[in-house]
Amino acid sequence: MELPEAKEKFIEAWGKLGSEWGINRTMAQVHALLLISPEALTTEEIMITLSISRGNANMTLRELIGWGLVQKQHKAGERKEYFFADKDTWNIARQVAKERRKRELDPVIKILDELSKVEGDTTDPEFMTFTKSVKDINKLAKNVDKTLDTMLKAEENWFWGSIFKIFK
Amino acid sequence: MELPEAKEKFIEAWGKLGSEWGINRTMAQVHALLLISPEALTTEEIMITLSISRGNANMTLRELIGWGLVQKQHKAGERKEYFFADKDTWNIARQVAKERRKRELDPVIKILDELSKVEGDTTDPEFMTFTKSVKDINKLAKNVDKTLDTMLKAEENWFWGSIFKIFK
DNA sequence: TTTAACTTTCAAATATTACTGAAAGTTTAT
DNA sequence: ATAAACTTTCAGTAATATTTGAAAGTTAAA
Repeated sequence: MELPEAKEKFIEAWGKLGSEWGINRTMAQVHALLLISPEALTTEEIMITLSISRGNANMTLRELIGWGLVQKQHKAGERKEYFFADKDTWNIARQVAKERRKRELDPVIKILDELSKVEGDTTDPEFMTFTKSVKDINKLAKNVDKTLDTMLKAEENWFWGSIFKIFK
Repeated sequence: MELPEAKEKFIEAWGKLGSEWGINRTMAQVHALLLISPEALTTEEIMITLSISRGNANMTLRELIGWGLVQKQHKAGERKEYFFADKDTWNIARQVAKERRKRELDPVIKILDELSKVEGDTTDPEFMTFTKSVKDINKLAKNVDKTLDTMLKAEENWFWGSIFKIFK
């Protein structure tokens, strides 16, 4: 397999993986493209390479910046904005975990906390099954939350720090 | 908040979380409904409670069974099939991790392995950035894969076993 | 073997999500 | 102040994913 074909496959695979995990395909593809680019790219270059519109490229790049996965770069004497991706896989994983925790896990925990408070007839199986499940899931969610929090600060923690060195 | 309202909210929240993570909303909702049901339910009951069609209910239930999250139950002297969900959160998490690894992580690792083999000019920054990124991601993916594998067998392993007791 | 209860299938309809592109907005150089 | 270079917005369009429902298929009792 030659490099150009390999690049395409990589972008495609990353896009597919993203879409299976609730990240919009194009966003994942732009990210993939930047991951394998030695130089920062312009909106123009991204548009052309991926055959996407200006609007799409722009929105996607802004979102990637919002996720902390991509940064702008300004070249001296140029008006154009250049974009590049952090290439440290560990940082990428951390960023994604951080954002998704904030956007999705935290709101669910808030609801589960509410639902844990519901009171009812403790002899009613309907009620008992409900509270049991809600409380169990709440507990799991909170443990995941706490663990993520620790992981995200792993560098400061001897225990997780040493576990996650394995991943790097 | 009263129980019926709480149930609705739970089903809604679970459905939303599912869809944010690439699991079809209805599937997550049916799962939620079964999670909070003390008794196994029929297709009919599920259809009515969630206002979904027979076809949808049937497909969704089969998929949930495929994920190992739901099981059929046959009641003596009845033709109807009843469905119930495993309510152990740890099992649920394990099943989901297991399925997604098989369906999504494994195929990506296969592609990354292919792409790691691509050869090229080691003085070409395009090539070098490509292989570096692919190899880094491949390494991370494989570590995640290995860790999941170990986790899924956690019960047999003193180290992870003791870590994951915390989650229960 | 017939029938009725029940389950499964799948083409078409609907709903959801993503994308386009032209126009409006912004910034910087002259 | 003007113009050129560039970025952002968003209404309309397109693509994708999900759902419906009626027909076909299956099973078990009589």
